[in-house]
Amino acid sequence: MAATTYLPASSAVSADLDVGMNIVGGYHASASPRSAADANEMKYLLQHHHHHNHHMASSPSPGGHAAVSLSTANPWVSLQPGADPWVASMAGMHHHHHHPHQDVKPLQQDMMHHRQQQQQSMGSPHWHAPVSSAHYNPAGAGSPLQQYHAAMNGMLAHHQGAPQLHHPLHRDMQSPHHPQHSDRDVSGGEDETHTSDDLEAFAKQFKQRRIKLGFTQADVGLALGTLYGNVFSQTTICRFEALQLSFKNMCKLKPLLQKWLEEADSTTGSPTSIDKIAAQGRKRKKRTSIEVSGKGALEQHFHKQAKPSAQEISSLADSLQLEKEVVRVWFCNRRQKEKRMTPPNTLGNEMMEGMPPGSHMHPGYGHHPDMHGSPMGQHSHSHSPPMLSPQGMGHQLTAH
DNA sequence: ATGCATGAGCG
DNA sequence: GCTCATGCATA
Repeated sequence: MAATTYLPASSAVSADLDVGMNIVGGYHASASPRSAADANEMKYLLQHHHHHNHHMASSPSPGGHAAVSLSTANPWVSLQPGADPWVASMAGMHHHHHHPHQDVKPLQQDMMHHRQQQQQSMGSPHWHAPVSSAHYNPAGAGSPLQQYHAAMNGMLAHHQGAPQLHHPLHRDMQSPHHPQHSDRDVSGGEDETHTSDDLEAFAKQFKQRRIKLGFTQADVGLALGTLYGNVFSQTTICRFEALQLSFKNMCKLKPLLQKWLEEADSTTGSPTSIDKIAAQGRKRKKRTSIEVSGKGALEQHFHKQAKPSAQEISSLADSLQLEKEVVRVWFCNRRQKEKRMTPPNTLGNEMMEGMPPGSHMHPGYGHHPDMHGSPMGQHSHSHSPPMLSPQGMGHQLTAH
């Protein structure tokens, strides 16, 4: 049965342990998937004063020596469980009231106010509220950076007010067919006007160097937050490297990652102390595991109707014994995937094995499922994202 | 690495 | 309600 269960935050611990022990192929970052995750907790649970634009000249260092010079007073250590706005929110089930707040930067410390209520279109969710969650640091595995700071966690660089998001996106040319770039090398590309080609190359190099330096995707995500104020999760870094983000999104992230990369490989001395404090306990609806049969049915319907009406969703959900929301979300995610689908598999998508520069192959899926007068919100361009996916990660261990 | 989920912003 | 950016939890 497609069980929609709810998990206590504490169960995450066991999951972590589980994950942190196996997985040996291609991705050695399995030891610290929590670092980023935990760090993110703060955005929901705490707040702190402003600090002027002052960025620590700290840089990550795998085998780094101690050069700790970050603030030691963090408000999080004194945070007590139970003070979670979410918990309070659902315990009392008070009605919400928040004004539409224009905020394009989800992360960072702008959580001066918590407007967390999951009651929007859901009928009546009721995942419980765990109020305790003791995280411990299984240091001794993972990136060198993680080990190093495991013992002295609890220091976060206080940065704030840094205007870090400058992505005007003043170009709408990303035709993979003719990247009319005069002369720019992908290594030192500081230009903000890149093509999918640039992004692809950058992502590739980024990944290689990142690994070479001994950092995990999670490390990078944290470092970005510590250095520039934008915290990202392992997931995002992963998707960036795999070119699984929208063109626009890639463009936005590239500068940050590029800066980190420069810092990271040029500075081999001062470590960036990034670590997290134990999460206080989050309660998110547990990932619903849709069984294969269910997925099959959904896939089938998706091909017939990618955008089913509420009514269709209802009946579909009913026949599959799934919540309506689950089905709705499934379709949303499916559509998103379809859009950025960078051929995850090695299907009949042959790469250019020796293509002369200038030649390009376009995504094998040169079709846009929904291109009917829909309000294409933020897309500057009017066609599918030219994201490619050579994914030739043939230098590291082959993962499953 | 990826599946399901949350939330902002937009009609 | 949808899209889009993003991430927790999980395989």
